[in-house]
Amino acid sequence: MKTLDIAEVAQRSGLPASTLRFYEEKGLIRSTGRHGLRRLFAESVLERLALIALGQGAGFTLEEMAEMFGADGRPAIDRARLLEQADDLDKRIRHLVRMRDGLRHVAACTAPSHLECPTFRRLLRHAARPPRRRP
Amino acid sequence: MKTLDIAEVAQRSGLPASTLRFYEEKGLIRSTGRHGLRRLFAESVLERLALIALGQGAGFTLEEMAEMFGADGRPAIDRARLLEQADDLDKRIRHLVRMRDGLRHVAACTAPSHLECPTFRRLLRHAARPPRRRP
DNA sequence: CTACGAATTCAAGAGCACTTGAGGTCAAGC
DNA sequence: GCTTGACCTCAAGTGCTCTTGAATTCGTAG
Repeated sequence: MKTLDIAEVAQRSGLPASTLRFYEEKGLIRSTGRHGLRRLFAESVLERLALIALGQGAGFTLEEMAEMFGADGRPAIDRARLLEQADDLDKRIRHLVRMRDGLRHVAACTAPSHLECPTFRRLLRHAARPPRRRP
Repeated sequence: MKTLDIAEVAQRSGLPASTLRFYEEKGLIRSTGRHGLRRLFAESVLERLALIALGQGAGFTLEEMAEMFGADGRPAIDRARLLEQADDLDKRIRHLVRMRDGLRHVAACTAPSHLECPTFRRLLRHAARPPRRRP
């Protein structure tokens, strides 16, 4: 099986080598061996990295992801957890959509001050603070 | 004009007093005076706080917002900047939608391993890492 | 065989958004 | 008047995700 050195993984994933080392330390990825000092990675690490990016976007912390594809190897993802997270994403999406529309309106609005624009004021009432990163 | 003490602002905004003090220090809000030691706030601070929450959700940092409604008083929001940010939001929304759909699919998918599911693999290819919090 | 440059380790630092703790003060209620 | 408790200040700490720097090792080209 083809192995990649860290520079190649970095180049193909777009992540700096320091991040890759950091991820390995956190247990998010694994190198398959060494050539001298140098880490060797299986090509599949690229998929793993894509998965991590996906998870990050979905709001998982690195630690949570480390647990998910934890001790074993293949990601043992809890389906209920995924659905929960999908619902969460739905909320975030709706929130962002309101904000985007709000921003566009405000940019176009001719009211003397944003605070005097009724649309803007309505927007503000809906502007709940963004979901804190899991407290 | 009615003034609020920090506890009331905290209660009505849902933010802890420590955060309000922190925001004041950052120049995001202002107290109108003191009663002894205690800060007094105009009711309008609640609108400002909603605006801040909005901005956070839209991806502005606290510092950027402090600049926006900077020295002066009323928010001097740059309309071009808003549109730019709205476009950015659009991207983020599309990204999140893909991820949400992906999560739902994976949760329902019966492929032996997620990595063997073609839909999942397609998803991974689209899972760019989430836009870094303005570097 | 030597020199170069890329990779390694480990510790520390960075940026953001807050929170916490220690120690002090003051308005209000009794 | 005195206690109480909310509020104050200031410094430091937290959590997350990385990045940076110094000192070192090693494979490869020449």
